[in-house]
Amino acid sequence: MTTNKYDSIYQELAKKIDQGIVKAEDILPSENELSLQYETSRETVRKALNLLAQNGYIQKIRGKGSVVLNVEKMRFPVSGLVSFKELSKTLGRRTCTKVHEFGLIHPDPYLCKQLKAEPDDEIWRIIRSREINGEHVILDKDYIYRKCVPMLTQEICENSIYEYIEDELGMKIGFAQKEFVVEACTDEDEKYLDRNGFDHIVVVRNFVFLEDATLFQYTESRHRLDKFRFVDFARRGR
Amino acid sequence: MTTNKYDSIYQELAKKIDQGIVKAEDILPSENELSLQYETSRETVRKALNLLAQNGYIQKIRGKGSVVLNVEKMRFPVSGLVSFKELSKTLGRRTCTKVHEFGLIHPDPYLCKQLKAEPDDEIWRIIRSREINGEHVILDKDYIYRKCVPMLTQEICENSIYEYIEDELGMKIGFAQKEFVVEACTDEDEKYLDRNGFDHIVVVRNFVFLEDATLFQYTESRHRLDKFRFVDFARRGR
DNA sequence: GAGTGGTCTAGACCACTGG
DNA sequence: CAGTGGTCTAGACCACTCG
Repeated sequence: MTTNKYDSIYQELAKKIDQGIVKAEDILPSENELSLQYETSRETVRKALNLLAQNGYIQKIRGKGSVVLNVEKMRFPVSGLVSFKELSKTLGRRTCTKVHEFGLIHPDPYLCKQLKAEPDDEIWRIIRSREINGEHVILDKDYIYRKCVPMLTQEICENSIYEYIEDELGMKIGFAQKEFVVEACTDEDEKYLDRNGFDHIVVVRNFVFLEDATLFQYTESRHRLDKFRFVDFARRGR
Repeated sequence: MTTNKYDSIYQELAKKIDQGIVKAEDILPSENELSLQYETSRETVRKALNLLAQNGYIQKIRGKGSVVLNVEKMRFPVSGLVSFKELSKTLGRRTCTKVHEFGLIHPDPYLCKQLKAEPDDEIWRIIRSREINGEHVILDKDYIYRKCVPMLTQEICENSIYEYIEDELGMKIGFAQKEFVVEACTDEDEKYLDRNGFDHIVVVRNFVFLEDATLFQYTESRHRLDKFRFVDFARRGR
């Protein structure tokens, strides 16, 4: 699959846990045993196990072993860098994306600050609403550096921008910083969303960086109160 | 400080970045150089650098080096397993905790489900409100297994339960799972909080596990909409 | 080409849990 | 006590960036 030995071990074990071949409370084979099974060194096995631990699959307990966690909910893939398309797959609901505005702009002062951009930079601006079970409950406002993504079409935006960037352009997302707050609804929310009487909205501000640490996108994702849910898995000192 | 070599290297470098001795965009000494400086192996240095990367201090770029991230905001220590006491330290505002209810109970059906407890288990129940700048804006409802924490006093709850558990009892928190949603205010919110007209509230449900993977606490933290903020730093594939 | 980080190895010693 | 995971070492080869 992948070219990494530790990553393929991780994938394989994760799959076994996902499929219930190994169950919660079970104890994985010891690191020594696994290094024999996979014909690799113990350190390589440990990298795979650490990945499993970081992703909430197991808890390593000294002197005992690696316990599989009972995690139907635990590994809800909403945390971290998940795109709407991946998300809707997990939700398994009828979802649909509508592109309302699409084009190139020069950033206003607010956007200059958010994107650390210059006033004459070219920025893609995309306004989309997300429909879940027939209701428009999420408004996404995306701003992307043109110097990072030279071309973009309305069709790509209707599908998945991330898929295009990662699969087509071969760029790699490095990390992201999200901020969650609740704010009063704006006229824009009013215009594009089914407000359903709510006068506040959950705002997720997302700064996305590439592997070489350049900021390439700022997104404001506005969720209707009753449709917002976020799950986070955290380890001490991660 | 700590007994770990890689952890003390991590602490030292993190401190240098926090204090601005190394600035954003700077490149750290290479892994080979650091292993000479600290008289250790390269793998040990790499563990320290990976910790820095996971915590948003640096981005490692192959062929170039470890770039220090510009992260006044990036490392906002709200993500993950942070207690209110640690939080208020960072916020630097006038904060105060008031204990409204405190005692031992047997769990009702809802709590049995959340804590995976039996009806005759003994559970500590603590209801506290958090005051920030003179307003009660957070309501914390804590439920803790007595079999994990045999003794607890009102004084401890006024200070910090985590501090007591970790420092006094020497127990170690392993991991936690949080869920964020927005719900309608309850009578309890009404009773203990300064609602300020808001009829909805941000609810953070938190399941805390010890190092040996036992669930020992369930907390419901209810934040007034306008005072809620959450920051998350995420890396691809964590 | 020299230097960087990414992967991998085959050892070693330690601290901890269990019977 | 034997077995577990946690730390650490001193090498090796690779893919990548930059001048």
